[in-house]
Amino acid sequence: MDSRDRRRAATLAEIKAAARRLLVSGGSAGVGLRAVARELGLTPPALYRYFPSHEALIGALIADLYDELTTALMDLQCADEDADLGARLYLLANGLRDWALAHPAEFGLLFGTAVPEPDGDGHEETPGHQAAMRFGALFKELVAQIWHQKPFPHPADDELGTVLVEQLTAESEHFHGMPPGAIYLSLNYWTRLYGLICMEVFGQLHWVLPDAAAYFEAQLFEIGQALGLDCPEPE
Amino acid sequence: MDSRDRRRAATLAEIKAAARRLLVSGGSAGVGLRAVARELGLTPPALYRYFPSHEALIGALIADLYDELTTALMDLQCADEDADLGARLYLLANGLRDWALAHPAEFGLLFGTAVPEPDGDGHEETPGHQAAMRFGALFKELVAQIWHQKPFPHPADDELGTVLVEQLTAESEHFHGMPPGAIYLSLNYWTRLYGLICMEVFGQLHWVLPDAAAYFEAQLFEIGQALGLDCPEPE
DNA sequence: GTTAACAGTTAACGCTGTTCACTCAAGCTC
DNA sequence: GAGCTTGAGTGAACAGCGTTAACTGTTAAC
Repeated sequence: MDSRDRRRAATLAEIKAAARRLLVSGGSAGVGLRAVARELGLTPPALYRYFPSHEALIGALIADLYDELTTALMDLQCADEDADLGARLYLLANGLRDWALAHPAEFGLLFGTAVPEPDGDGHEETPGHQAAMRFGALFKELVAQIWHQKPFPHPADDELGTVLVEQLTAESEHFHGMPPGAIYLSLNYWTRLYGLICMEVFGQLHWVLPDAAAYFEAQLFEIGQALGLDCPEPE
Repeated sequence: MDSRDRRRAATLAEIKAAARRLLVSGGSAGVGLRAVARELGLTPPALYRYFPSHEALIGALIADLYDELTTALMDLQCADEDADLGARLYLLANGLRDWALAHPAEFGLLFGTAVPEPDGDGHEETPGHQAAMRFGALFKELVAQIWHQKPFPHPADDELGTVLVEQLTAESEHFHGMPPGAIYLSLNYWTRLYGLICMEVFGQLHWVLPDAAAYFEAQLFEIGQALGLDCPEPE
């Protein structure tokens, strides 16, 4: 009952490796159930011993990719153990962009398609969703650390409007008790970073900026300032 | 040769209407060639009299949707003929968000998928691409008008770095001769607006903000300020 | 009135995800 | 060790997909 399980785990890893290979070479459309089976010299129905459907296979691949990205970013920001928190956020943001540019197909699979609405009742608890949460926590944790080490100036409640303050306050526990204005700036950081990288990777930017590296750098400086950080000046 | 052409144009419109219907009801995956044919009571090969491939049909649908969005936004900002330019930009931004939220499937088809790289030599001249250009021109024109009416303070060249200034200057003609710093702020406006709407529509935001309307309003105020506008204060 | 062009159909090909019935080898129990 | 069970893998099949080829009517033009 042991060597049996090991063999199963091995082929399961092989399946996901083949799927990954097909994703890189042919985009998300290229990773079909039959194509994966062909890659392994198996017949298509054999894969149903490991995944209940094609969608489940893709879901497992997504979860794996999220985890890979998360650990890659953790390694990156923990490499300079004595780096200050601002530098770590800078590493995180740049690391995310580098990963996205180096693995556009994988990034597209993770962030390019629409996330299904949270079905209200039972929290959509797919492995991919959980992995995405772990990924998102990276940023929340780091921003909260930055805040608690040196609180940055943030908009007052009456500048944000009562509705927004109420919504942000509801998220306060997820941000380690930060005030609404500080959560607003953190959300701003994430929103702009995410938007920038998506636009660059998905090519929505290179009809005006063929190489968006300098623009990204300038924007990173700008959004870091809002969090009280002085990131490296652009060139 | 006249009633013939009219009949052809009519069925062509019917095809695109059916495709649109399927897009709304079943997402971009639902608008298949056979499904469109079924919707019209035709056999699948009949559609090849009107489009050389399924991809071409989707392309035509995309172009139509771009044009619909463009004219809708033009109508919106021209309804108040005497509104000042800042208010028109505000209408444009809010109109885009409203359209995206009201037509998520259409928005996903237009902006959700990756844009193919510009192939360098011959400018990718699909109808969809041209329509996207007309859409993008809406913003460029309006921002340029705002700039020429009342130039807003913008970062100096040495604040942006030589590389970025060079790239922005190359785009100067498309922005009616605006200086690099002003183009930078315009790009910033578009980038943030686009990122915000994409995140909201694609559900990447509603795990932290179930209703992003207030956040959007606050951000719109912020990015408008950078262009020297005083948009309506949040609530 | 003949001819040519065109809309549309039927049949088929190769592809996809998926299911069912089956085989064969490995592991456990008596 | 014999018998049984479990599970990995196969082959055949189904429905649906985009696409092509050959064919049938209808309709406009000379």
